[in-house]
Amino acid sequence: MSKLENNFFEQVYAVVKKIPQGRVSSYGAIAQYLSAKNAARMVGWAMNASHQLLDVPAHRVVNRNGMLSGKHHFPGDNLMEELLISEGHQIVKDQIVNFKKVFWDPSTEL
DNA sequence: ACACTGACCACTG
DNA sequence: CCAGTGGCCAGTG
Repeated sequence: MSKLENNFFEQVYAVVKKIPQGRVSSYGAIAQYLSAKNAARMVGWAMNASHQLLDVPAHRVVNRNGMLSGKHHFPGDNLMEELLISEGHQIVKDQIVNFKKVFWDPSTEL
């Protein structure tokens, strides 16, 4: 991976870093904000790669249902859930409670 | 150089 | 309403 700033990955990281604490966003929302609607998968892939970078709060990014689809990719059993809970969220069945209320859409809020 | 995959989403039938 | 399918980009075998 290069250091190109126009890189899709870099764009994703930039947005994810801007997610306010206590809020969460979705892969699709980020992809849409980056004018790459159908590239939500890539956002997930970017997360996978960024997962090594401590700067990127990947736990604040979930799928469009507010489900912790990526929890299996975090170290430990339910680190992702723990992190979210520690930020004030409620998790039930790997899903964020009141997801719509804590949802943060870069297209709208940024 | 080719084919397949992936932490997804939206559109059909 | 549920199930199936295509589509996007980049990385890996």
